[in-house]
Amino acid sequence: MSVKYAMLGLLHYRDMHGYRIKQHMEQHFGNLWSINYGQIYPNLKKMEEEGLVTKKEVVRSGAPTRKLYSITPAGREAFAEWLLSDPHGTMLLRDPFLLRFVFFGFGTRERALQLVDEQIRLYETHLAKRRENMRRWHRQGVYVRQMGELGLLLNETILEWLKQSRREIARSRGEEVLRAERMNLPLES
Amino acid sequence: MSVKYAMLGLLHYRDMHGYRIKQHMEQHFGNLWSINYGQIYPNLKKMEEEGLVTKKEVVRSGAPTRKLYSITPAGREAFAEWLLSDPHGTMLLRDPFLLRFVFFGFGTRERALQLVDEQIRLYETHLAKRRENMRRWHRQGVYVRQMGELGLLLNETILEWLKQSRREIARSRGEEVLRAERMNLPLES
DNA sequence: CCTCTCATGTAAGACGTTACATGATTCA
DNA sequence: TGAATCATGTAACGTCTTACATGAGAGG
Repeated sequence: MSVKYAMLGLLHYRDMHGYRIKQHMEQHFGNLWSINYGQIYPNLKKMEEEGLVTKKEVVRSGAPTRKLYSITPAGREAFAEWLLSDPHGTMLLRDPFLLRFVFFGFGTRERALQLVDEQIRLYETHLAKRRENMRRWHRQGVYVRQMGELGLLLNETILEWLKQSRREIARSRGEEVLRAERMNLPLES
Repeated sequence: MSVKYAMLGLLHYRDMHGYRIKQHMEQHFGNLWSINYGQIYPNLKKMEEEGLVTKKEVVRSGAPTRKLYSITPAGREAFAEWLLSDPHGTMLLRDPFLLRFVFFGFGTRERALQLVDEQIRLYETHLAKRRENMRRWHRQGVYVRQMGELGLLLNETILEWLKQSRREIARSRGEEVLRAERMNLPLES
């Protein structure tokens, strides 16, 4: 359960409430991580029960009440142990566009171009945001900055790849259509 | 449930059994996807019940019996619908090393270097394999080849980033240790 | 002899997403 | 007036991983 340790890590910097934790994970770690409340709130509750964090309610007038969590010595210990442990398992990538992409030969070229164009626009937007964020990351220490750098590099790589793919697809004269007769062909063992 | 559609996609090329499906996904799609039997076998069973595939047992002497699955017209239809549908949601990346990396400031520099070196070795191995596979992918049509190209590009990008990070970490004179006093510091809102 | 590859599967549990419910404030 | 942001949470559902069970052949 890595979400738990990521939260304990963030609480080393400062006390936080659930909503803020989400923001930090999504904005500070190269814009590479996502998380949702369905994980955050139940996990905070559980960690409180386990004595890894403590809760303090902060009532504010004219604003929603916050539940500020602080890390305990037991929490620091659990985090330290995790941090030193061997990260096993490799990088996992999942992307609904990419999974379709590999099968685009079974659809039309027009649709393929359409979807690739959408992705290009998407990654251009992301890139602009990441470049803006880079300034912020620069002030956050070596590791946070490096993570930001990675997010940027990956974004640039994917964008270039998308553009290259687009050119190739446009060039190819594929009459590929979703018809049974054209299938059951290559793919080596 | 994207696994289901990925399997239907593969069955367009040829009839396959569960074990082979796993191999194909992991080897043909840029070495970017992973899947395990806990997903494959139950899904094949379910898809058979839904009439998307049919099963044929192939008994072989001196070798385990295979259960060959073929896609049905209903399966092709379901796949076609999915392929044309909008891929919603963005790329998701998860990596146990990367998640620790961002918190390396709370550990020792030595351990950080050690783990980075391990990753460098890992990605160098992957890179060699991907370069070998590239020849095979070249014969598999535009999209499979492009996916292989992406896997390669991402691998190269990460490897370069790891090496750059290593240099920076080695250069930095961090006396960061897991002690409470050194924490609760930066990280902007 | 031992490990790897081939081959199929199940069960339990961990993990993650989606949809819902609630309600105030700020900004256009 | 309507949308966005702030803020907390739950329940149901899906998905994925891990561990287990079984067994044969190939190659070192």
